[in-house]
Amino acid sequence: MWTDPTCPVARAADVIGDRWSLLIVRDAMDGARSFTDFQQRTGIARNILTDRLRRLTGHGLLVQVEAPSGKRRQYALTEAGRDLFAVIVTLRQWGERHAFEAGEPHSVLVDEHGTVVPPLVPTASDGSPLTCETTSVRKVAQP
Amino acid sequence: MWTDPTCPVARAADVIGDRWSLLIVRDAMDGARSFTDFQQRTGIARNILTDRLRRLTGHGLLVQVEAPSGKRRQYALTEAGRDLFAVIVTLRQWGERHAFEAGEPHSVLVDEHGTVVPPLVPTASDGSPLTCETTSVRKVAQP
DNA sequence: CCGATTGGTTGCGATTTGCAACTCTTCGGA
DNA sequence: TCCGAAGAGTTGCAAATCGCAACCAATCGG
Repeated sequence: MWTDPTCPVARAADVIGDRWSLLIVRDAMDGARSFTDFQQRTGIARNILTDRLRRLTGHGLLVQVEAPSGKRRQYALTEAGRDLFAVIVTLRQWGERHAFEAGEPHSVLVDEHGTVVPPLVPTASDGSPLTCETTSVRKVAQP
Repeated sequence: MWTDPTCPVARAADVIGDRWSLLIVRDAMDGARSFTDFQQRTGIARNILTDRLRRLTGHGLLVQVEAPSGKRRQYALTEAGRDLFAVIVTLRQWGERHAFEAGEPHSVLVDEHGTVVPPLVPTASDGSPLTCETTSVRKVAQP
């Protein structure tokens, strides 16, 4: 399927590398639970939303749960889905820096005290910052 | 264009939220420079690659540079493109954790000493780990 | 000067997406 | 209990996108 089937980036892109999946996960993290929640927040076409919710469920990022009482079943993030938090955060921070004109308003991510979340930067074990120049991909042995 | 035009995640997804753009950036970080470099590493169709390279260039993630001597012009990451490093890293780490079967081999990211890059986790200003439950999106005022 | 390589472009068929209309179930109230 | 309104999809197209293969114009190497 992939040119390099051992690359985790390619695998991840296969799961969430389309126009909508990442935004669905974003909205789930932001509290969306029902079909119409997702539809209204993203503006996605309904048949595509059906497909994406099934796909994300199939990949183990979402589960359908019976609501506690009287309510309809809803979608919830799994552990794997919640683990995408770091991806959403870095993507958001990149967007804040590079996808808006100067002075153009945008939303920001804050912690429970209302403090803005600081930029997430890759570091080595000793805490020194890493860039794409100071890192490399170590390939596994191919039998 | 977007349901919420102030969301940086949506803006970022507009730029790199398709099947190929992120993989092109990944390969650029891994040393790809020429059209055929990208084509061979990703396996993308050539007309789509043309389109994606132009789009990424238009969004300011890539530039075409004159090669130092005698060689043809090549593509290079801009500052904004290199700044996607954190996104690629978190996506890679998520893929390592959730997109492979147990025992299935995959490549890993190492620093210049060959040490594996530790997981990148969102933290508050005081260094405490953050999750999607302990953060929220602060919207800007809409006129 | 010739053939191979690079960096595309063009045409066309196959997928995928979006929109609108329709269905089926469930919920809330009179 | 019955009615109307949502909620959660499904179905049927029309339009946009993608992938493949063929073609083309510059280099480049010998």
